[in-house]
Amino acid sequence: MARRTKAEAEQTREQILDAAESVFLERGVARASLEEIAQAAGVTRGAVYWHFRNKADLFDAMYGRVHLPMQDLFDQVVGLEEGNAIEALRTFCVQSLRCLASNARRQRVYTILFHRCEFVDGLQESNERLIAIRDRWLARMEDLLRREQTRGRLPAEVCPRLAAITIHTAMIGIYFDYLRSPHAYELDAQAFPLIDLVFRALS
Amino acid sequence: MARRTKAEAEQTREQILDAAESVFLERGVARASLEEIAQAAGVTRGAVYWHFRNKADLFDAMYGRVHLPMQDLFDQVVGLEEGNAIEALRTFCVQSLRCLASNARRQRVYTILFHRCEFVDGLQESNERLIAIRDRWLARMEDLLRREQTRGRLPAEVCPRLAAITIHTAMIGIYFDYLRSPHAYELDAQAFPLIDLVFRALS
DNA sequence: CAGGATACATACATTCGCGTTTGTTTGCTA
DNA sequence: TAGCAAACAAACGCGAATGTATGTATCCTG
Repeated sequence: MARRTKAEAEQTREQILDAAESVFLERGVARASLEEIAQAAGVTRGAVYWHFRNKADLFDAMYGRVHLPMQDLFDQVVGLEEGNAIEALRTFCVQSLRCLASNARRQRVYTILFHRCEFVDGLQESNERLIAIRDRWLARMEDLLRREQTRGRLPAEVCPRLAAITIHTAMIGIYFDYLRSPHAYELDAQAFPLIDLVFRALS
Repeated sequence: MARRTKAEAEQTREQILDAAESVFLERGVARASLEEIAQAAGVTRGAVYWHFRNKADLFDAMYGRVHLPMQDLFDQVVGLEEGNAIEALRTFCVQSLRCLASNARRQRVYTILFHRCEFVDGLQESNERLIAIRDRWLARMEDLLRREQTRGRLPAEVCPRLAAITIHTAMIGIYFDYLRSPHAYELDAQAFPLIDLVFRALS
């Protein structure tokens, strides 16, 4: 059995990505073998190497499946001109946490990113891409905050760049801590009060 | 050459730990081989297996070298009764970041903890210990904040537990983000304004 | 000062995983 | 409706890492 139709091939590709998520999660990226992933997907390593060059390529594709939509949403929120942008940013942060709490795939993928992978050797480039994304986030948030400051929506004594770093690191910290022990949180309920407390610093 | 004196043996143990730090840092814990570590320490794997049961045991010893002193300091700061405890906590946070910025060993070890290890299989127990430490931190900080709230040093509308989580995750986030790209920070200089901004939420 | 225990070095066996190559079937296209 | 190429499966060869077992020289204690 080989040479499936294009649609079937795309389906096995998705199956492999699903399997990679689950195997990376329980075994860690480094200790996960492509053989395990193939078995979990119901195929052989041949199929994996057909769809992906190696483990790093598979990793990138897996993380891209959830990160690209999120980044689009962020760009959309930050880009809008009218209205209270800080409020929009705050809402985005709350929604981001709520989405994390309710979306199992996002939980798995970000748990892998924060707690199940070592960014060395093969994943070095992935890491540099993540850093580049972070820099764009920071720059856009800083612009937003500086703009709002001129409109009197951010206290004059607050440095826009430091505020952007604070919000960014606060989100990172919550993601990290929540994904390390999700049972310690009720994130869906605590998302709003948590972000509310963080944003108290900006008022 | 074998059977060194007790002091010499202790010295090779430290050499192995130093080597583990450096190899874990550049290769990641999972991909680091005990052979590499042994070579970096100028010994053979025999010496490593003599002093440590396996890689996980070595990892625990390495991380204990820097984490235990820090935990003592935290207990000391939180334990004191007289004076403004919130101010003491804020100072502790600033000092913690400054220490991270200036102490190369702390940088290496925490970079490994945050970005170079996967907490699965052998390191599962280490992870559970880290979670237990986190829970103690949180509980003690919550007690401190609740106590200070009765003294009017924390606004009544701020939930002590949420405030504790916020401070904790803020510190985690800064550690994480700084250690991912230290060149993007000037942490020694920014430590105070960063923490100052975070604590604005509590005033 | 003799003997066991210490502090390693060396050697061995085994397992695992990766990348590549080759084989095979079948969808697709000209 | 040939025939090429897609979509895998199966097999190969290789290195690398682990845990253990054994060897050995020296410290240290009674």
